Amino acid sequence: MASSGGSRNVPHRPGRAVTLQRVADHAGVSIATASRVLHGGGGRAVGEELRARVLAAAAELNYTPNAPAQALARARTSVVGLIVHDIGDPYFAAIATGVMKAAREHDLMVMVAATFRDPRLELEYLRRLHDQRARAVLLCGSGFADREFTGRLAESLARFTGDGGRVACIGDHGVEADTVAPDNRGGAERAIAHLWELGHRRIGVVAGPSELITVRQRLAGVRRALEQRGQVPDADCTVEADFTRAGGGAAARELFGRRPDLTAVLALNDGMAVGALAALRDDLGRSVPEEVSVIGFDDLPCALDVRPALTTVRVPLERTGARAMDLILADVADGTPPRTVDVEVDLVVRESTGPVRG
Amino acid sequence: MASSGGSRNVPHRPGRAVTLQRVADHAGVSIATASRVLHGGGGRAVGEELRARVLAAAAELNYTPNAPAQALARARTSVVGLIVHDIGDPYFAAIATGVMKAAREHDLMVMVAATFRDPRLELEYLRRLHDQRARAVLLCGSGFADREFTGRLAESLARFTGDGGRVACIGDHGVEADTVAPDNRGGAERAIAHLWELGHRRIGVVAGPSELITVRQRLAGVRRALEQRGQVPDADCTVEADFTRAGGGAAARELFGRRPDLTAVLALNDGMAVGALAALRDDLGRSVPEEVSVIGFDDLPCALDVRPALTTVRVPLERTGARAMDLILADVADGTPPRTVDVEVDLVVRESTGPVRG
DNA sequence: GCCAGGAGGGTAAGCGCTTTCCAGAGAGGG
DNA sequence: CCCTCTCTGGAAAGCGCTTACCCTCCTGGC
Repeated sequence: MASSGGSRNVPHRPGRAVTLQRVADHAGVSIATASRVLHGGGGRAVGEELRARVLAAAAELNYTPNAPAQALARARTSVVGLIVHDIGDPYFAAIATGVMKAAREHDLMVMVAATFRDPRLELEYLRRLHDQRARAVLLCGSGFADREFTGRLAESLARFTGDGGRVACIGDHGVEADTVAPDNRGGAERAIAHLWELGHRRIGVVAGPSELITVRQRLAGVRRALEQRGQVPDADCTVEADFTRAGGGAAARELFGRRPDLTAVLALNDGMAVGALAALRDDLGRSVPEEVSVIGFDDLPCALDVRPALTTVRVPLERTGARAMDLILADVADGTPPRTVDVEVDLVVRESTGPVRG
Repeated sequence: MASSGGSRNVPHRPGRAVTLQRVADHAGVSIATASRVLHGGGGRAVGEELRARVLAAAAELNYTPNAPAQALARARTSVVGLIVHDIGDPYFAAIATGVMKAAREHDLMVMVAATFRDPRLELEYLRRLHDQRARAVLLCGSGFADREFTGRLAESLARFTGDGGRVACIGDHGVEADTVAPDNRGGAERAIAHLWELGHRRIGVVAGPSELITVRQRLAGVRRALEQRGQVPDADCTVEADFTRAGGGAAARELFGRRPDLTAVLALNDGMAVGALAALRDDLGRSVPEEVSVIGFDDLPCALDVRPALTTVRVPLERTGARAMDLILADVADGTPPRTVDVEVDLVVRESTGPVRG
């Protein structure tokens, strides 16, 4: 099928590589001229005649520019790094989609690194992205509320920006950098308000690990909403587990073991909500929303398809990713303080919440 | 928070960059020696004394190797490209996860490109990955059954491999290259067999665009299974639509408009199956599995959480991605024919299929 | 005591490209 | 008619690193 020659593992014939030099020779011009026409060199015009010859030569020889060489010469690349916890998680996948669309519009390539929630890996990938001289890196997913880690992160980031790299965070990372931040607190408040209006007073919270800044913020929203309504937060009503479907199931079981009288549960992300839903149905035998209301956070695509369809706080993930790219691309006067873009969230009421039974 | 200096957009102070040369000077050794200790240079030993000095100097100066420069000098990079249709699609996200895990084990970085199902973009990203001198590229997602496109793809691939790049396909791309291929035909056959055993004889198929090779293969499995059972395939019973949730819904409505007597439907991927499920419930008013059985393909995570839980053909996506990386990493004698790794699929019976009503 | 051989270190030639600087040629201006 | 610009093109100096290749010691064997 492969029409042009070459078995599939030719070890790079040295003499044959098509370089700019060869294109220039073929076109009978200097390498400088070839560079200028093929890579829009430094605002310098090239005559029609030569331009055409270079283009023809490049096409004929199938010239492929050597990006690493360009990167070296120009001291800048066209790749941006995206560090996520887990690209298989729909939350990050959605953000990544937004990032990639934006990247495409600006002719950038995206290097994706998945840390699987290991802070050490986060640091390591940041370093490697620095090695690659990525033009920018997007720190995605939640930061960790760990003083030492955050300090080291800040240091690495400073070194990176000191070398000309740009940085943007998606969600608060406890670091001085441009940030696009979904309104986690407000969203949690809205969720609680919704449950409260439905008459719920005994509300449990299925939370992720509290070292995640995102979790802390959402928890803070819960607390504030409850306090505003005159309720003192009860530690019993919150249980932490992995920020995943499995974690949600485990947390829900634990929660109802402690407090069987709960009438509603807020899960701090949709993955956990789905896990809670399954646990409620399969292990706890409570019907949703008749006996227990469940509300999630993020509005992942599957929130629509679980039964009952999940009431949740929508975070416009794809847009969030795109915004982060905007931050990175906008050039900024030296010394400007970090910018913050707030991302509004919305309550989406579906079937998993209902009036308290009574 | 950032302890070391530098506002966040310093435009790269030329004189200050920490290069290997500076490390060497600082350590009082030659640049060659520095290179050898820091980058394991060509099997050459370096004395304890100097080695320690270099290491110390590098640490002290916070040396960051310049990957593009290394790439240029070594004529090889440590990045692999992954071309997918849509990273937001759980199917590709799962494969990507497998790829990233494998990449991590081999210290490779992954550049992800999303084509959003545009063949032209596929070609363009392949070219850009070639520019980047990616060590390898993984072609993921289905190929297109389009002669011209496939020809151009083959050409680009040949050029890439001719330049020393490696290629692996996930799923058949109609191209001579190492491939890891899920057993699409067999999976579809198994799905039909399952429905048949449950007594279904009027089976509809909700298919994706037939220019996708994956779709063709699954369709071929359906046809064969039906023929083996003495049924002549009825064109009315198959409808094509987008390979997505929305497509699944549309196709299901169309299908039951044509043939209200169907007792089962096979959707050619889980996204479509979920859409079909929703359409059946919300628009068509048929209960699953009592009135209609539904079966999907791929076993995406959400198959577990839709109600009724989706019976489906499991494709071990993450493993598939990892296998593809294996292919790329294994070195191969020159001129060996392309290798093919078959990936077994499994039928997972859940709640969305049941005996035909009688 | 001489020489082969190995080990450890340095020198320098690139890798493929960008970009500064210079040269020559026309074009206007005085 | 000379001089200054402006416009195109080329020569060449890097960008930061790797890696032959060379040189110097140091060991040993005979």
